[in-house]
Amino acid sequence: MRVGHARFDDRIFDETSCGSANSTIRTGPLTLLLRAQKMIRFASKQIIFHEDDPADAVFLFASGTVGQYRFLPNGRRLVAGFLFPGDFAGLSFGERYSLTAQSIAPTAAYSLPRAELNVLCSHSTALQTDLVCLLKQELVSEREAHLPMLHQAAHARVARLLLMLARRKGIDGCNGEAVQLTMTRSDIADYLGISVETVCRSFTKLKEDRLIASSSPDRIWIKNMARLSSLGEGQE
Amino acid sequence: MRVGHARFDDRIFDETSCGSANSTIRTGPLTLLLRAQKMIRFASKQIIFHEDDPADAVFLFASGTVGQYRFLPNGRRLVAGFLFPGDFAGLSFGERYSLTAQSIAPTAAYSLPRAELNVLCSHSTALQTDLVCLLKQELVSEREAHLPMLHQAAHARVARLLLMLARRKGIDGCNGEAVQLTMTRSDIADYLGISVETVCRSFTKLKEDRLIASSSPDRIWIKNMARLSSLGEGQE
DNA sequence: CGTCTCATTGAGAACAATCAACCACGGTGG
DNA sequence: CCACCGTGGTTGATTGTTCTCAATGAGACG
Repeated sequence: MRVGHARFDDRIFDETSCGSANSTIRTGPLTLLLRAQKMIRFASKQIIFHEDDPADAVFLFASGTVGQYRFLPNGRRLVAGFLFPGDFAGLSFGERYSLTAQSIAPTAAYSLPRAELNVLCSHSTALQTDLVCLLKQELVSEREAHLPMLHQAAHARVARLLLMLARRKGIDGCNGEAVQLTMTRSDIADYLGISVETVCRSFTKLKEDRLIASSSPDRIWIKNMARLSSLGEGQE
Repeated sequence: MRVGHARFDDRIFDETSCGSANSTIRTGPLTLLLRAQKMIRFASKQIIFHEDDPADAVFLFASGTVGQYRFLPNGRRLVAGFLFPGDFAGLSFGERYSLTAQSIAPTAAYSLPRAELNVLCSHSTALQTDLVCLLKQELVSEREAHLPMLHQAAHARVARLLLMLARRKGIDGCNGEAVQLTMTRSDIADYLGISVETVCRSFTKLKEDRLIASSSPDRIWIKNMARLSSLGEGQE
């Protein structure tokens, strides 16, 4: 895969402590707890946990990219979302994982057994409060990500994904930084709910319209943030 | 509107204590706490809380139907979901509501100031655990509701909504009970992310194919649960 | 009895899926 | 070394689906 750079930095991008803003370092009790655990490394395309397996661990990712997905009875794959450094996985599941998590690029993660987390939570109000915050955040970002897409055309969905990725990396489109797409067109299609071909055509269209530029399929420069935003946010 | 029947019963339909199953009475601490609060009644089409207002109360609905929505910049309305007796609202918001809640039918709700809830939570592990459970549930059901729809055709989305409503009412399609649609075609369209016309055509198609029957637009009988399920779940 | 809102249907245009071909690249094995 | 294969990306042609615009019907309500 288009990997090899395994960027491992210590900065952790996530929402602020419990509020809203982005690309800030999270330092809640749960983050600190997880970062004290031992780290596991995954090569690309490895399964981190599998749907229907007992949900016996939670994860905090330190580097790499992870996709969470499941399958429709007809065989179509639904990608629920992508996880980046600073994101948690496993917090919201019940007895069993309801999604499969797979590394898309080489990934490092802190992991904590769920049983331990439960014990710690029952003794620490701070930890439990932090957990509530994280769940709320996850719920909000889930809503922000999926709801609007249900009402948007293909081009707009692609624009929205690019904006999300850019925001995560703190890219505003003014400086020369590129958005690195660690996932394949197929991953993107299964996330956006459109076909691979339509994803391609959308990228081509965005390039033609000079909203973005790219040297290779996985490096995208945002050339016109204003128009890309208004497309992605649903202005048009 | 198609109102006037204001069915007010005391039964509360919701997921089990913290697990998964449906149409069971919830008796968690939070539910009990809310049910001890004073009840507010809303006529149809009243705003219960408004997007961007300070989120200073949580609600447990006892009767009626509520729609939660917000608007895209282009003016399209996104209906995030419908709330029924036994459902909570307001648990997942931060400082401000991120959705507007409006009664679709005459509605009764127990309400508790958020500040009070916070105090109570900080003194009761049971309450906080229950809150975590509810948030997890909300997250799971949000995912179950919206993710697959992103990948489904219009007919399947309508089928999915009918299945969801039937499940909420404990209707399995064998006995003669009808699904009562308290929301308008427009509400449904804005929830499913399709146009009103397509919603109509889907209902017509489902009737032609004898998956459902109806005497009036708001009363639907499920005639072939097997086929409706396989359509809604994404078998085809 | 007009006027609303909501629901339904039709016709045409716009959109996205599918099927099919092709290119670029990175192995791998002869 | 190079032919071969597999994967991922892109583009074209065709088909099917959905949207939009427009008209009409059915009730509710003043």
